[in-house]
Amino acid sequence: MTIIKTNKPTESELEILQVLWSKDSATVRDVHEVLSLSKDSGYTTTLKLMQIMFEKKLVTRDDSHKTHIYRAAITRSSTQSQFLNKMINTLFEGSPANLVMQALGNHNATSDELDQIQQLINQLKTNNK
Amino acid sequence: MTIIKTNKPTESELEILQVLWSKDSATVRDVHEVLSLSKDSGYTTTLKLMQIMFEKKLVTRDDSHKTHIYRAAITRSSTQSQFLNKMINTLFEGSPANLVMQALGNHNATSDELDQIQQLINQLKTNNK
DNA sequence: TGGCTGTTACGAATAAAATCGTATTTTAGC
DNA sequence: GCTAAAATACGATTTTATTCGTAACAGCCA
Repeated sequence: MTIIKTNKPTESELEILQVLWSKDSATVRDVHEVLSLSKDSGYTTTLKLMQIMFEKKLVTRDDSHKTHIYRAAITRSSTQSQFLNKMINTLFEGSPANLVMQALGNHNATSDELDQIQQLINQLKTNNK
Repeated sequence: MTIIKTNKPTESELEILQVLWSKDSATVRDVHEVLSLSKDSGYTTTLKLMQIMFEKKLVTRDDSHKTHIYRAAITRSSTQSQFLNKMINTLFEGSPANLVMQALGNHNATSDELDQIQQLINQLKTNNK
């Protein structure tokens, strides 16, 4: 049996992943430019983080050109799952339903979104039967 | 306008808060005993953390007795909100509905729970109108 | 009283994450 | 080939979180 070490991304690493997910692929400068809008750390900081992420295999890179091109190596959805799980356990007594209800109650979703969710629930219910 | 500095609890602080929420009030030893079941750090570590949390006003304490009695100073539900918000922004493109759907899709809720959620949705829909 | 037990206080060590400064490398343009 | 511009590499520092060792204190009771 192989042990899968799921490197949970740190806070800053998540910020970088977000950019990568939204752009599919990007250079360090691309990423840094986006991050600059909301925080003020230097270019080499972003670079260093992305190098670390490469070592951790959170991203891949194409270094056949002068300027390396990065891509996320983990999917948004698997990362979402990973964090949701963690959160459900540490904050919602292990109950996904608790989390859903709190999320629905506190943040206003549009009618359309509610419809969508309702549809999903119906689907899940039929599958359960 | 007053600036409210919402001290976001750290990972270890969350673990302690969980115990406090479940017991209403507890001594350091109480908390430590519970934590020992799942991790192996020393008593003084738990003590120190709880002292720091007291300074940060994450907990209150009654020190009129020799042994101090601690209580959570923030509610479970406000903490849940705080973390949900953060997560929705950093991982779900700002869409609570995205989070809900991912949570429902990946973790199996019971039929009863689904019913409950559905009820909540209906309620929200009526309120929206 | 004096000593044992269980507690808090608190500084310091360690670990983990984020930041930066500086050296080196690459390559396009002259 | 040389140089300037822009990139990477990487060690060192800073910051934040976690952990622990040791001192000091309070209360009990023989």
